[in-house]
Amino acid sequence: MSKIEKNIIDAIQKSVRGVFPDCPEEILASVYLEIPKEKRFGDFSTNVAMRLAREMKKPPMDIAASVAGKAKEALASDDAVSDIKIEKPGFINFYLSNKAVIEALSKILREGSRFGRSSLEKGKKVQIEFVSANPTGPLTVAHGRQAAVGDSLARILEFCGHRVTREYYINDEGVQMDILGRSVRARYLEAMGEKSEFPENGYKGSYIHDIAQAVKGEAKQKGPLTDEFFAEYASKRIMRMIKQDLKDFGVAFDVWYSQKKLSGSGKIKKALSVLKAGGFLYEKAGATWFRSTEFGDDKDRVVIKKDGVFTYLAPDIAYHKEKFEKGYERVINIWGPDHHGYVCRLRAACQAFGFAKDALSILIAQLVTLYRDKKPIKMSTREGEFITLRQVIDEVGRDAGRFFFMMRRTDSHLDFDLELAKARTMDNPVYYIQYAHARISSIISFSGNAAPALKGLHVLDKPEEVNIIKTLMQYPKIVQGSAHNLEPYLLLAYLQDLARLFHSYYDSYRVVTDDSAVTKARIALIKAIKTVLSSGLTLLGVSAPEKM
RNA sequence: GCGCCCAUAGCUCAAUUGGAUAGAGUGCCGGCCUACGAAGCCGUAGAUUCCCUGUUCGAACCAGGGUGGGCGCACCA
Repeated sequence: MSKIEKNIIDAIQKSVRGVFPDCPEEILASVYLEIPKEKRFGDFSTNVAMRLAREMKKPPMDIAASVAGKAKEALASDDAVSDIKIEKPGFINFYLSNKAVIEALSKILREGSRFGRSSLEKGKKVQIEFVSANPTGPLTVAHGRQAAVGDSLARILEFCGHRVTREYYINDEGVQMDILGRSVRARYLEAMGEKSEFPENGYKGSYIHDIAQAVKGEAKQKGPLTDEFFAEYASKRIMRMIKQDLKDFGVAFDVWYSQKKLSGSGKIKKALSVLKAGGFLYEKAGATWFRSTEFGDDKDRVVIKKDGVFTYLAPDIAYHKEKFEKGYERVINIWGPDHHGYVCRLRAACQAFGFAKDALSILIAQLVTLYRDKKPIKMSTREGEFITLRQVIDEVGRDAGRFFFMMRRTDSHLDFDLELAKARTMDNPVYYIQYAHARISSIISFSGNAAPALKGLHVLDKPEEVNIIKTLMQYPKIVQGSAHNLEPYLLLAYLQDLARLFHSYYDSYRVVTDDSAVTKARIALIKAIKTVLSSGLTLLGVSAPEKM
């Protein structure tokens, strides 16, 4: 919250207390400002009057009038606020003075790329786990979306002053690894001209052939060619490929966590024994169950099967217990839609351990449907028919790829039009924003790299100019909102708006003019726009080019 | 059958989490390059917010009931 907003809220609270000494504390404490959709309603608005109406048994407009009157007195000495008005149902609207706007612009210019960053004092230790694809095949577009969202959220949270660890959980043991080993072995035998039977539920993708060929190519094979050997060989090779794909997508992880190591450490048993001690486990029909219904789950869940083997849930319980024990104050998981039903039971486990309920956030990155020629592309992972993240990166590039994956709310379905993403035309929103950035660079160099004015900014008095600066002023709030809601698309939409304002302004006014005072001030203005565009694009992992 | 999610302009989505006249993009139609990048700008048209009922100063948003769609309901991972 900016200093201006703080002063306004203080003034409102003081005024309300002055008019209604017996005003309930909750209403006072929850006073907040919103930014009106329409300019004529001012720059900040409060709805206290309406909320007080019932409590005080008075018409909202009357309350607004008296509170606004007091607030005017309270803010009389504050030259940031030029006017206070009341409006229809009972809104109290505050108008920023030109002085405040100009000061805000010079602040942005002074802070440069630091503008919008939050103070480090309230930073939390955050872990964000995402992608975590099984090492049984290449990353798909679904993983691409998780990668884009996860990495951008990490960047945004860091920008807001948190200490963020990016983690990838490698599911390198269990049934799917056996199948992987058997699949590769079968392809290998085929390649050697020997008879083989491909497993019924095996991985059918062409990459399995490639791996088999690679084994064949490496003459110096050591050890017996068992399923285990093939599984190990293949998963290592696939992990290398996954890491390369992520790197090319601009995503870097701090921790690669192996489930195999977790299993070997005995932590799973330990975690279960803690649950048992808490009375959350019981035996039934030869299996061990976790009493997840106690925390709102539909039914209890098996953690140890009749045959003594852990279910998938067991290591995950231990894994999450460890996350919190490592001191993370906030744990964020990004999962695919197929894990949707799994959220409840994992939350239950975390609660059973006594971890704070809201410390764990699980985001479901919904399905991505790729479109080509306006038609959806059908995909089947099992049949090995799918478009990989690699193909998307190669086809549309990293910038468009990341951008498109974040265009919608994370938990809503996403249509990804491949042709549009790679189109270098005006309907492509990525280029629209990048173009604004490049265009500004071009103007600045056209001006002979004129130094931006730090004084004399008051000549920026056109409504469009004032509007742009006010939009720039919102940037810190937008980033914080994006972090708070864990939604990169909020930032993305904001950048689109800002780019639109710039393009429109560019068309109506010349930046470089004969009047050097005006030129300098306008250069300052577009430089500030450039700063924010570049900052925002960086948070999204999209480049901000000087030229295109 | 039980549980979760969704329904807003022709299409894809917003709407500051209960706020003011429901907004963008795209598509359609029309206009703007002999001054800073036309990858751009401006304009017209397009909505019973799926349907009832309720809650209150105020509902696209909350509650109840319908209708239509998606997903989950494993001692698989």
